[in-house]
Amino acid sequence: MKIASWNVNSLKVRLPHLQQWLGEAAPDIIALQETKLTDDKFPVDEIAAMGYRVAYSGQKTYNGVAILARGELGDVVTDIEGLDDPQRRILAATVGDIRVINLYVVNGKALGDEKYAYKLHWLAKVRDFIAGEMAKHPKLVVLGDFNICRDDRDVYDAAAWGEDIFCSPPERAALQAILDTGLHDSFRLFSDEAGLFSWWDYRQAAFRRNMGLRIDLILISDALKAVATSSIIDKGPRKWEQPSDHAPVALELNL
DNA sequence: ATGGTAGACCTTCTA
Repeated sequence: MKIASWNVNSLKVRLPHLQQWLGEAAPDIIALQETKLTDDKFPVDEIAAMGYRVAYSGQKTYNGVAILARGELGDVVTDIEGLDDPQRRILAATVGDIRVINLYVVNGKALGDEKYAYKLHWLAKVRDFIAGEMAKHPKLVVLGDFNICRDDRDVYDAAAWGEDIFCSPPERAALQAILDTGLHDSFRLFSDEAGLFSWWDYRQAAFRRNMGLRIDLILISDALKAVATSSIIDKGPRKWEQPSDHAPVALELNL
């Protein structure tokens, strides 16, 4: 069983890359972020032709999340208690006995910005939702673009970045509160190395210089940790023509 | 201090 996540930065532009990667990586489940498509424009037929069923929650221009799966998607949730939010950033679905929560966490822009306050409020409400899901589903995976670096190993120049956006103590505390519901950062079960990133800015040749961040995470409950066999970042697609600024991340389970 | 690039929209916003 392979479960993946990828911020595609426009599914319209990146559909060929998604098709390519599905063909070579063959995940059983993949969560997508920043589809940037209204639901009427979602490429359902192209996805079905690849052998996947799909749930999606999109909007015009910004945000948008989707879950593709080999199996049936049940109990789909797009809105959570306490968050009356037109921004399409949350999608939960059940595949077999695995509960999947796909998140496109608010960027936050800068400390002190109103978007930063929205980010922290959003994260608090999402934590409460996850805690409720954890109580119902032993096999829980929470994955997506978190727009937070857990610790300094996840930042290309941590000293220069300091406690700026993505690394501020309140953001890190909010991520820790999500982990404290009973989740594990699957990537760190297999590597404690610094400098392994999932996102590189399009500017300043950042990818070539490995000036990146690890902000795309796959968090798993105890029951899934017990059967996890690998958790990787696939930098391959970031080298392709006209790439997303994010690389896909993938978890393998002995299921 | 600012800009660099990319995507989508409508020439600016978001990342």
